[in-house]
Order: sequence, then C-alpha cells, then structure tokens
Amino acid sequence: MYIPLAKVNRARRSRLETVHGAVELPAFMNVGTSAAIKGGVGSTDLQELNCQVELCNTYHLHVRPGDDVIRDLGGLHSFMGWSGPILTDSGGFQVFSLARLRKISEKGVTFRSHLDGKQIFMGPEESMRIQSNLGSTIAMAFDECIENPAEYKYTERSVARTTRWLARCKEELARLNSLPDTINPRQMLFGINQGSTYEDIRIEHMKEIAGLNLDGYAVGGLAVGEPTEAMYSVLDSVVPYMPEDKPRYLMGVGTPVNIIEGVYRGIDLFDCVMPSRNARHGTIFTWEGVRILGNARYRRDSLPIDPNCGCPACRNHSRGYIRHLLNVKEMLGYRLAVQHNLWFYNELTAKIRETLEDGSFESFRREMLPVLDKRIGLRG
RNA sequence: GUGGGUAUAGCUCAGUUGGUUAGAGCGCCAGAUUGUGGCUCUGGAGGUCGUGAGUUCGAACCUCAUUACCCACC
Repeated sequence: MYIPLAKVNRARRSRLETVHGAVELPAFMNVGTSAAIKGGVGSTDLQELNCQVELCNTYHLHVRPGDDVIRDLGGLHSFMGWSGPILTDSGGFQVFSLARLRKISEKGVTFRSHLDGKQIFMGPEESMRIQSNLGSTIAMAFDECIENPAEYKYTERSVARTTRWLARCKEELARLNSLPDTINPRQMLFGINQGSTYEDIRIEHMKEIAGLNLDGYAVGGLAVGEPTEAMYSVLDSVVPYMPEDKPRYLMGVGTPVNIIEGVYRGIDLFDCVMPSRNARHGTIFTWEGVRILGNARYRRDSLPIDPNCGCPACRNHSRGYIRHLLNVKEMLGYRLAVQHNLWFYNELTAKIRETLEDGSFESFRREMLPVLDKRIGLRG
C-alpha cells in the first residue's frame, strides 16, 4: 500500500506499507547479499543504524545455503533475525554480472555458478520459486540487465523478452502466493524497466509494464558504466510514465549525490553496495564530503570520522584507530566503517524526507550537491 | 678455529656468456569502486647492488682484500 505524503515538483515524500512494517520513503536499502551486511554488521545492528529495508540476493542464497534450506528454517526473516521489510533481488543482475558462460533463451538463462562452476538454470519461474521460498517482503522480477554499451536492435529484443518474462513472473508468483504453505502469501512483486540508454525503448517498455498493476516499479540497467548525465536523462524521460501510486526504485544506485538527484527526479527507493564496499576499502562518506580513511594523514588523528556524527563508530573511536584496523584488515575495522557509512546513508535519506516535508528540499539539494562528492584533503 | 655459502628496494628474492635508465612479489603511498566473488583494478615513491681497491671502453656480474650473517665440521 503506497501512501503519498508530500511532493516537491517530481520529488515525493511517501510511505510504503507492507506486511513487515512501513517504509518511510525516500529510503535507502542496505545490501546484505548473503543474508548479512558484509563487515560483520547484523540484523540487530541494522536497527541501531536506522536501516529500514534489507536487500538480499536470490542468486547467492540459492547457491548457498539453498533457498530450500532457508524455507525449512522458516524463511529469510526468521533465518536472519530481521522482522522488517526485505527485498530480494531476482538474480537477473548476478547472472549477467558475475556468472560466466551464460546462455540466454526464451525460457531463461543457463549459466555456471561462480563458486564451483556447476551449471544452473534460472528463468522467471525459478526466480519466483526461490524468492517465494525465501519469503521476502518484495520480490523483484527476473530481467535481463543489458550490458553497457548495447546495440539498439539487441536492446529492443532483450527488452521484449524481459516484458514476457515479467508476465510469467507475475503469474507464477500469484500461483505461489495462493499455495497453503507459502511463507509470505502477500509477497509483493516489482517490475523492472530496461532499455539501456535508449529513451524511446525505455519509455515504451515502461508504458507496457505499467499496465500490469504491479506493487512497484524499478528502473534497472543504469549505473553500469554509462555517464552519470545519461542516467539522469533516462530518469527524466522514464519517470513520468511510472505509475504515480506505486513506489519507484532505482536499482543499484548510488553515490549520495546520485540519491539526491534520483529523488529530485521522482525516485523513492535506492540500493547500492557503495556505502558498505567503499567502507571496507576505507572510503567514508560524511556531510563534508568523502574521506579516504586509509590515507597516512589519519595515522595520528584522534578525532572521530565525523565529530558531528552519532553512529557507533564515531561515538566511540578515532580515525587513527579505525584506519589502523582497516590497514591490518581487522574485522572490527570493516564493521565500524560500514556502520558509519550506513548510518550516513540513512541520515541522508532522513534529511531528504524532512526537507520534502517542510518544503526546503530544493535548497537542500542545491546546497549539498557541491559538497557530498568532494574528496576531503586530497593531495596532488 | 677450519671449510663452504650468502650479501641487490622496508621484507623475500630475480638479474641470462660483463653492455643503454638494475627488476618482481609483498609492504608502503595514492586513486578507482553504483541490483557485492570481504573481490579486484590502476598509478606512484623507494636501491651510490655490504665496504674498499683492482681488471676492462664498460662491472650487480670477473679478481683481491675486508666486514656482517648463515651452515657444516673441530
């Protein structure tokens, strides 16, 4: 159930109500690929960090431990001890980003596991069955995430197939939801818009899938190497064709600036590995810009990462300590840095919601854009 | 004490029969990172080749001395 609360031009402040609780939008979903945030950050930490939605990965959980195992353990919520909303990625992206030797047909995709090379087949029905076994709050449609750059003709054919796959996803999930022993009988389905950077294909596709009355709509296949301006341009073109009364999700995005720019263009949901992956590599997001904590200049720095931050890392530890931990690859270093970055992303979306409510979003945007991407203390 | 071996970047080591500006891996410094393979990639700094003589047009490489360390034996 999507509830609009406020609007500033295209930007929307709203709420998504689910069987696992409400999500205040715009929101950032933290990525817990294998049912855990990398860096030793668990479900109980997520509450402390103000995370609203957890994203888990169909492909990874299917390969290990197996979606049947998770089903037997009561589904993802019980498995990982998280009672809030969970969105599962369909596996479509992973098939195209990390599995090798893939073969695509109308039925689905045959590929080899990145772990042991075992042959795996996944199509719309398989993806829905896996996601149903996981029992997530929101299932994503199985799509083809087209590589960038892509030929126009190929994009047309691929998008047409993704549309047919979406209809099959919808049908199969409806069947699974109606089974007596299904884990989450009210599992929602989001469709995914594709079309590379071809705006006419994007728009046509969006119009088509908007008619399927899904629970939400995502824009996929962006931030895959195209210039950022191209991504914004696609959003400018496609968003007007996304249903007004459904949540809109920009998949895999992005930087703090990308998120503000996405909201500005009418997006409600984001997910990205950037806060957690970059944290593990020592790149820290703050309201003053980006700090590279691995830099030697922080070796003797006794200040918190951000003196104004309330996250567990900043409340208790210095830059010098966390830099050291990252440097020697101590798990605690990953944990503290990830905690900080997730806290920051959640604070960023909270601030976005607040400024949408009081009408100051656009001045907030103008003020923050030049700051957030800035690297602090770069040396030539 | 005797015999043998080693000495080249912070560390571990390459370095072809002597031939331009001596290399690698790791570490260090820095930069990437967008629906996560705790992955990976890309740059950079850093060496009077243990020391001193000698041979040679030319020496990390050959000769002599010397110092340090390692191994074996007494």
